[in-house]
Amino acid sequence: MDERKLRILAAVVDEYVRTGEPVGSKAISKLGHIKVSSATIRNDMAVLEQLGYLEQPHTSAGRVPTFKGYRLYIDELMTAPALSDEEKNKLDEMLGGADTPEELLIENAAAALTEITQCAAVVTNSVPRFSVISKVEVIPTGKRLYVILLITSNGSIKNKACRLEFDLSHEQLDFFTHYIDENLHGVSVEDLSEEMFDKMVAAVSAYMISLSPLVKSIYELSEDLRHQEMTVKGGEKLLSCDELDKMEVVKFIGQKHEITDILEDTFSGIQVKFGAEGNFAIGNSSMIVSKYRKGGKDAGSLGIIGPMRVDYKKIIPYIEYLTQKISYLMSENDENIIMAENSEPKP
Amino acid sequence: MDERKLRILAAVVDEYVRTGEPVGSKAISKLGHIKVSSATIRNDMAVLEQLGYLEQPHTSAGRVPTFKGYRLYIDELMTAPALSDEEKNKLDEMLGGADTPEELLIENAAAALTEITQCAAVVTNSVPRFSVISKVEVIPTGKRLYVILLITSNGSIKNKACRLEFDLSHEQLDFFTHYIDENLHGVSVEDLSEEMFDKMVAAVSAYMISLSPLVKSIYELSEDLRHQEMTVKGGEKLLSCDELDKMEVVKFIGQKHEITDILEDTFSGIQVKFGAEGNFAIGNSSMIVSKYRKGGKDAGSLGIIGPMRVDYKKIIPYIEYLTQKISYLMSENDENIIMAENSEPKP
DNA sequence: TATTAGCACTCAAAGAGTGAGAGTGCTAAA
DNA sequence: TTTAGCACTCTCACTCTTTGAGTGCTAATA
Repeated sequence: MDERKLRILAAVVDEYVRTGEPVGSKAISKLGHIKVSSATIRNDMAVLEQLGYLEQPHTSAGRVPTFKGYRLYIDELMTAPALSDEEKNKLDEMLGGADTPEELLIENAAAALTEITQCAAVVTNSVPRFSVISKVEVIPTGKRLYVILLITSNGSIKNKACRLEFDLSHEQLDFFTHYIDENLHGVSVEDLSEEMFDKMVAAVSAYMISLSPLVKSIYELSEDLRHQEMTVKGGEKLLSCDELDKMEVVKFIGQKHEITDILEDTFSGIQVKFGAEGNFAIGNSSMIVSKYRKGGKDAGSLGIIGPMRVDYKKIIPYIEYLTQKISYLMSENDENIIMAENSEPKP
Repeated sequence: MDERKLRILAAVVDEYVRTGEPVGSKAISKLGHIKVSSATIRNDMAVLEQLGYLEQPHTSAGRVPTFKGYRLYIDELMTAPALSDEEKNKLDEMLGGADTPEELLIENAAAALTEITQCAAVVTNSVPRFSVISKVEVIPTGKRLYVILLITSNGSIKNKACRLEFDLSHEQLDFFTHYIDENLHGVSVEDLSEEMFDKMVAAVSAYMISLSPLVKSIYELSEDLRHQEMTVKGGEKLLSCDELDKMEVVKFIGQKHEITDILEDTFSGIQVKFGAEGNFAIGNSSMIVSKYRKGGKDAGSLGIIGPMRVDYKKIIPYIEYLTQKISYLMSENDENIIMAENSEPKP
């Protein structure tokens, strides 16, 4: 596999990404930066096709990269230009500063990606999993009606209403809050288990049977935090891509997505997976994701889904920058929160 | 306009809804329940076309109802069968019981409608507007970090994090919570105004300047409640309707929708509006909505958007039943909450 | 007078044939 | 090893034709 062939492959990908039309040998030679005749290019392209990097929609059409071709291009051939300061500033602005709650940070990043790339953004909600419970409050709000508030160290707040059989006295509520705090404060969300809650239900019921629905509600809230899911934002952008099957797209964005292996992968750089490889159910698409980290640990993933014919050169630097920036911001936030935990303002 | 013509119109609508193809005179006569020859039907259909109830896609095709035709059909000709007990039970189950929070009730109704009708559901979020503020809490959760919790009488809970310049002492927090409670408890969400908050900011700042961001956050939360919007759920269902323009649909479901005149209309039964009449921007579509009430007052709307060729006979009873049930459930909830407000469990 | 049968007419959709154009693969020469 | 040349293939856009459904009109009928 000589260097010229690689350059031809790169040129085919670039041209195809630019125009969306199958590219022929003549088109490549006209580009000027490969100084051999179209016939030579033709021969090389035939070889590239045999090797599985290119394919022809039909005999007399130009060539289109296969996903193997894209893969080689992305891993070896492409040189992505660095973002300009202007672009970085724009991203910083869209993302929000260090005091942005983490969930919002991710949401903003997704919004930025959909706007810039005109593709769908994918994000995982796995951050809360790596946080600890910093507060559980039970607030009476009506007859036999209580709101449970669960706050974690990463700043996410969940609430849920809970109706009891009887009203609680001040003392009962105090007992309960105290008990819960003792058992849950500082516990990592990841470590929460059903058994743990079962024990708590038992303990609490011994004191007063009608408290157990509260524990159950807290459990349900905590499940929200533990629940891992990949969410797709701006999926409608994919509908204007005519290389994607509309039905597949609609089905895909309507589904709930369990975190796939892709996003669980230990490798931490940019990852590109193709629908064609069987990773997910949109035939002609590719998913470009990268992980962000928090306090030295993987915390979640972020990226886009678009057509396979997507401007990798342009998009990858954006995703890289965003995940780096998010990692940085989250680790900063983290410090604040750790400090805060050592000095609770209210005893 | 004799009775036979009306029956023919009804038959055309029914057939067109069933098959999706323009319906010809022969097809009608074959149905059997209009006992004249196709030639007679042909003549009548020509009259119906002149009157604007039917139209021909092209000369040698059958006829299709115009929106004027649909209107007449819906208002005068259609006889919608009542729901079976089985169907009612299914809806009840999907909706949830009397202790379901109102927002969830609406969400469930929307989900039920999309599932049953395979159309997009539309709902308004206007319920919270008609509720009063029942509780505002400020909860310290970290260094200079506070969570504000806003609870309304209809059971909706909003929270927001707020970072201050300094930490608050116990007394300061008490002062603030007390002050806010005095000023906001029992105030109708509709009556909240920016001026009100401006005054509160002024008063609070006099005590301690750094409290004002808290007031501001509460204001932002209250805006969430007051903000009226029509939301579309399951919009992707419309993409599989080939009579709708995909671009229009995508645009429509991507937009934020201010509450339209349709939903503000004083009339309280089922309402059907057509995109073709200029009410909203999906050409060949119709919106079927009905209002639900709470404690005797209109509280919001609920319905579907689908192709004009939609099974009105089937869908309208569903929407009617849901809005009635929701009105009933909300009024029941309301009683509980009013009772609860007169006897706060925690002093 | 209202209804019906019959027939010519219209039009869209589907199919068949055609030419242009783009691109290829192969061969032979440089 | 590269290139020029050429025959070949296949799609796309276009046109022409056929088919069939459905109409409108007219004249006969109840």
